[in-house]
Amino acid sequence: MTQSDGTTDSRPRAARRKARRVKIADIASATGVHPSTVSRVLRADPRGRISDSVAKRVREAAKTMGYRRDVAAASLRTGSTQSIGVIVHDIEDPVYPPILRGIEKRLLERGFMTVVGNTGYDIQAEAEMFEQMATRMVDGVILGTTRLRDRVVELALELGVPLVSVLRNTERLECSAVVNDCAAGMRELVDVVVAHGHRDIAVIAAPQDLSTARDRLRGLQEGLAAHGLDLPPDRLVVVDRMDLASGRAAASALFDRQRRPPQVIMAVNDLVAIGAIQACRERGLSVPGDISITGYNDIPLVDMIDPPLTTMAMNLSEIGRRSADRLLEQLSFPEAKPQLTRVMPKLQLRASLAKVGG
Amino acid sequence: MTQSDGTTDSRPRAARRKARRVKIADIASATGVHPSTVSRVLRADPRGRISDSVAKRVREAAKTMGYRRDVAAASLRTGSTQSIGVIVHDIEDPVYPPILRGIEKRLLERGFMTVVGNTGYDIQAEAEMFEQMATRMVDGVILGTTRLRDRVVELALELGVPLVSVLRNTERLECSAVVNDCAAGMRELVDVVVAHGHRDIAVIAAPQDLSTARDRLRGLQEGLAAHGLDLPPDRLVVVDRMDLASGRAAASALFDRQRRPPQVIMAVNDLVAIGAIQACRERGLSVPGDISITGYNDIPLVDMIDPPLTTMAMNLSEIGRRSADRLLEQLSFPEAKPQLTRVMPKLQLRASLAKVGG
DNA sequence: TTGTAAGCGTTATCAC
DNA sequence: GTGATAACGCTTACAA
Repeated sequence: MTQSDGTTDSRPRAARRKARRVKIADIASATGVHPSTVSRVLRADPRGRISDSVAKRVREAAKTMGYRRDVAAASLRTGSTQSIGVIVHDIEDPVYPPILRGIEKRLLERGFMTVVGNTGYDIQAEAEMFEQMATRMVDGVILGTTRLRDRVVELALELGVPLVSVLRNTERLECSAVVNDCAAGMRELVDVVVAHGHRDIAVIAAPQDLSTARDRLRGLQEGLAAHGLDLPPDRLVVVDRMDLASGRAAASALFDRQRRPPQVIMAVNDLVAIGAIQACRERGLSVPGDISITGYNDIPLVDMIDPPLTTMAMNLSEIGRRSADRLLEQLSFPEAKPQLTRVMPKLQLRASLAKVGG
Repeated sequence: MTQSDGTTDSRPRAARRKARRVKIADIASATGVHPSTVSRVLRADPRGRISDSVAKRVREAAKTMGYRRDVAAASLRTGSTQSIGVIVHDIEDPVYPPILRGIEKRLLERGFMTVVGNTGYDIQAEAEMFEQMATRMVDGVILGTTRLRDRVVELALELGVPLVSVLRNTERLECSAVVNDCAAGMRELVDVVVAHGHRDIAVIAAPQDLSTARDRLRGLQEGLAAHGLDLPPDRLVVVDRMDLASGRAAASALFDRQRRPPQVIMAVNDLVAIGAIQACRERGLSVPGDISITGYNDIPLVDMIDPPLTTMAMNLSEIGRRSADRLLEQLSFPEAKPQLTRVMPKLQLRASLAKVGG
């Protein structure tokens, strides 16, 4: 293909659009030094010491000519893209945005970009997304969809791609993980519930293939045991999805059992708890007059609903930040052992939990 | 640097880690065809017709050998990264996640990845982030931080980087934009408020350098005018930030004026409206008994607060989807004229708006 | 302190 | 229908 300036360019249209970008060679000829010297100046390479005068001349030329490094070319040569991928189930799930923000902020400080991928809860999409990202597109991956046994984690180990799990961890901790301390959080919540005089406690739990769901149920049972209480089978419902509709259905199911309603329903998370509140309304049960409800997460506005929800607040941005730190460490020291980091949640005591007979 | 296999590799550690990845040349030697043929098969290039037998052989080898295209190398050659950037103020702002999801879903269907950047409301960070992304890292940008006069939009035009504005637009529509029809939404909301018998209407507006804020105020005034009403200066407060605290402060300011409270406060968005509800509580005013409140956005859980908030629901995922479509169009037809797409919001009538004297 | 040169892996074009 | 080749822009070991 011959251009108006007589050069040939075999690349497609899209490429030519930006083809007139200034590159290292342009700066080199403008300043009369070799391209390699320009490269050394521009990346502040400590190995090749450069005279101050040349460095200054090159930097000025780069600035006035509007030089921007071509990351594709640099990546091809260095094998690093200076970006990392984050895989989440659904960016609309309110737990993720604060985590992403923590990750992104930290990575940006270190000169990394963040690439986000949604899987839409599609287990197949997770592996595909990971493969996409691992294809020299990112230097490492933070996984927010981790299951107790996880295909993506296996893939990462096979391919040697640095990976950190955030929010959840695998059964055998094949990779580093940064999580909320769900078990401790639930034990604390049980302590508070019991301190409010409740003894007949019902639980809405979630599928046990996620570490969060498992740890919360475990913490709950440990908490109950510590007070000499147990969780009878007819006081436990397991939902498939942790959303409002599931919470409502689960609470309804509890009420349908041949027994009077429990004193309190402890839900696996806030959305499920809110669903349970709705179910109570439908049955003419007052919250917290007739029945108390607790959640987990402290998502936005749960302090504004009626009644304000008692819940555990995870420090999500901190969790995000630390997962980014872990990944950066792993880029520097690929052989380091996997580590589990637990971040403590914080109790938010609100009106949805009342004293018995209060 | 000499490896155990006698080859030399001048690249840094990080690069070597993945160095044993299978590449096109490996498949070529395994199948006994030329690399260019492998490339043609693997990209299903319609120009080079390939015999079925070779195609099949190559595809099988690629699969069993676990070939993954190196996107950095492909990008360098083609000038396209098959990814696009999205710039937002703050991923934690609840308007963005549904938009991002709409964008990401659509782009993934077309084989593009999505790169997200937060600016944290830092106007300088917007330009930096854009430059980062424009550096051959993405094929185009969707801008969610657009001001009526916007530096990033100017930059994109200068550099010839495809760009679409989402949620807001520039004064002179220098680039295509996909927005909510804020003016129409507000006119509809005014109609409903007036139909509920309200005449003394107060407004909490936002700075007029964003098209959303401006269009909402404009629509509001048009709506009032259509009913022969006007907006006296002492019934208007402008907040700096559209958050809860600002809404509370603004409503308090309204109440502090030497006049009895208005019948209704129409807020620029839901968070501001919720802040106004809090301010009413603090003054002992019942919502909606003494005063009605309306919002805009229909963010998650505003139907669960006390009282449930009357608001306009934007179709955010649709807005995201369409902005992605616009950008893809622009990649194909860079010379197309900028277009403005307006998406209609939908009224959510809830208890925070009551009939006068009801 | 700076120049030389050899690629990184892929793909568009041309030749056969 | 397939092979050969050069180039995309940058980086870095080595030579000078």
